[in-house]
Amino acid sequence: MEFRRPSYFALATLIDGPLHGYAIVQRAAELSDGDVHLSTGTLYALLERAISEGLVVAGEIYLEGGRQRRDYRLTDNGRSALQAEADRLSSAGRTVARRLRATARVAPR
Amino acid sequence: MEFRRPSYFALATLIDGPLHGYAIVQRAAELSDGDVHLSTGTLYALLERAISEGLVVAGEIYLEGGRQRRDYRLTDNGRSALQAEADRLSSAGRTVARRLRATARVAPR
DNA sequence: GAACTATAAGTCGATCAGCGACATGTAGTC
DNA sequence: GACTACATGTCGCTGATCGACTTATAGTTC
Repeated sequence: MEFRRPSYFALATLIDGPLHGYAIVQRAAELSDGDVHLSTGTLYALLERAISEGLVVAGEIYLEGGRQRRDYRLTDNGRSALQAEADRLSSAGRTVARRLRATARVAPR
Repeated sequence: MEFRRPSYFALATLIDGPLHGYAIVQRAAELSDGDVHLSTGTLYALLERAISEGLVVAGEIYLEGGRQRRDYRLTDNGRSALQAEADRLSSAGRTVARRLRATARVAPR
């Protein structure tokens, strides 16, 4: 399982519990420190994919304050996939940062 | 500047000094711990892009042991872009890993 | 010497995630 | 009545990646 940044943060918003689509968009922006601005086009396509891969399950549509909502929940598989991806990202970041540091003094340009 | 994994590792191979295309492919696999297998289609398209964005410069074609080669070198801008991306990756990995740890005991599924 | 593997360059068409624009509707504020 | 925020979703375009292909040399194995 491999994620692009928007999908990664979208799924990550579900770690603390189920959320509905609109909330995912807002929370993803927070989590990513303003880096990721999910378009709805991205969101719903991504959720479809995640559902078909068993990473996420969709709840029933319900009404909250006169508005339609549908919650999405992370599965155990989803959690593991996120864990694995978080490890890959950390490792990728660390590896390159280390190389950059190592060559900083030796070859400034 | 934002990178997908293959582009990120391809550029990262140039941190230690210029390399030619074939070497980039091999080194990227190493650096990414076998995660990234650059296809040549990806490689040369990515290099074109990086050159046009001033992240990389291409050297002249030369002969080495009867084989044509062309080296690619990372620019200062390329280095900074990599640095920034490495930071983003580390941060993205850290953020999610922390959330996963925090909820591990509280909500196991 | 024919076949095969490794080294080296590159092109091209298909796929697929993400993006922006659009459509639809409610609740609340100016 | 207009505008903003909340909430759902669809659709067509773009652009990075991928796999297959082409071309060519050097070295090894049968």
